[in-house]
Amino acid sequence: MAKRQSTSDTGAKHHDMRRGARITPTQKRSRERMERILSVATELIAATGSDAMRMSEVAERSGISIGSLYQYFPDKRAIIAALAERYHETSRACISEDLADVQTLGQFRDAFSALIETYYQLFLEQPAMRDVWSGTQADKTLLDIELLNSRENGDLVASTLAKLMPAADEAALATKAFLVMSLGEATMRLAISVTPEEGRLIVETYKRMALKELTSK
Amino acid sequence: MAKRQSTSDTGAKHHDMRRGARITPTQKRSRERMERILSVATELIAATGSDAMRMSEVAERSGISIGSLYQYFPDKRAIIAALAERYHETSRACISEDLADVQTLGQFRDAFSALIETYYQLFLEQPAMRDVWSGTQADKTLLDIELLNSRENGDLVASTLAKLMPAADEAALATKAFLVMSLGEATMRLAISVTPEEGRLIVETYKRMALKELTSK
DNA sequence: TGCACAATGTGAGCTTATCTCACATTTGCA
DNA sequence: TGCAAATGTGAGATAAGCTCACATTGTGCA
Repeated sequence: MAKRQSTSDTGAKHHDMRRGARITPTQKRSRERMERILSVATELIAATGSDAMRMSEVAERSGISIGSLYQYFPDKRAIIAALAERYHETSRACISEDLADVQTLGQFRDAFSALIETYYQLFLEQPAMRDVWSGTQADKTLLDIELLNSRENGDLVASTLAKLMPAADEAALATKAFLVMSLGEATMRLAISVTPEEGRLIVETYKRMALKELTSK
Repeated sequence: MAKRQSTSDTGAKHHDMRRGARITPTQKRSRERMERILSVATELIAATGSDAMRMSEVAERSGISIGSLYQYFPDKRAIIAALAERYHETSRACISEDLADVQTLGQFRDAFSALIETYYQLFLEQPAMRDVWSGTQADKTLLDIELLNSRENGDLVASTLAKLMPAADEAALATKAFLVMSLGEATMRLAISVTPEEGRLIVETYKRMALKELTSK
């Protein structure tokens, strides 16, 4: 994960080479290969962690050469980043969907609860989420992206709540929601690291705590 | 960080060689060298992250050879682990001290608030804490230690609270405290990653939220 | 003091990972 | 069909963690 740091700052531009020629069938095959790479990477990361994922094994299991792999992703971090991005899109979609039709505070409580539940299931079903995340923690750039994601998630919640609580201070609400959503992720990681029974309790405790804070004053 | 995983499972036994001969002066020098190594490692990790910390540079800056370095620590993870352990001891001491003379719920609130404040200052002053922590996240063993630490911290809080709230369910209290202390660390990491102003707000929000949950029912 | 032996220190070099690049192959189009 | 352009290939360059055979230093005893 550490090698070639000195030269990889120029790597971003290569990333644009990942799509094929301007012709459709090529583009399609290119997309399929990328999917395959990400899917293989997910498997390997889930099995052994992102550190132990070997680029050579990703290439081999994807049925391509190392050289090809590096045309799809400029470096190892880019694969981690792509997976993190994908997980973030999933989580954002969950949040948007669950909050879509909220009209009252009571509905918000139910929606938030459902949202956390969905998220918890997602973590339980996709153990790689945790390992991808831990892969992002060692890298300043990826860390910033994670931070931005939490902020986006917080904003979704805050903007929904702002309509329901016109009297509330919007800035304070934004901070609250940012913190609550950040801690939501931390809670999920904690919950899947302990026994299912304790995990359940932790998630319930978090829900209560978060809702109390979000809907107070 | 990833290399030699296949052979490093036998590394633990070497760790016992870190103390010098059975003679005092030798032991002392050995201890001093170890301190120097950890101090140098802290510097390097604070500057560039644990991934970018090079064992060769740790050795060089500590004024010893690579071979010697590997007699004090069996592998790179062991240095991270030692630093993590040290930070944990510090945090546990803070918690114990601040909770020592608590007799009423009101005092608990003040003590908890002070404790979080101390902890926040610690994070602000020691940026390496964050990077050491991120270094632990990629390794299952170190992760388990982190989990245990949070549990210990939670137990300290829970046992203090149990005396003040005899009616409370102790098991539920333990879970609450475990979660709250885990999220406390997550909050600190978040707080030091944003502007000081927002960090301040986040810490205050966390304190309110945590106290509300801990002292409820 | 001088000697045997244990403890500790050393760094060249082994292993294995990421990533590159010169070349081969395939594809898209006239 | 032929020829660019795009894509694929894998041997090898580079570099990091770690080892091990040997050198140096320190300790206890005659």
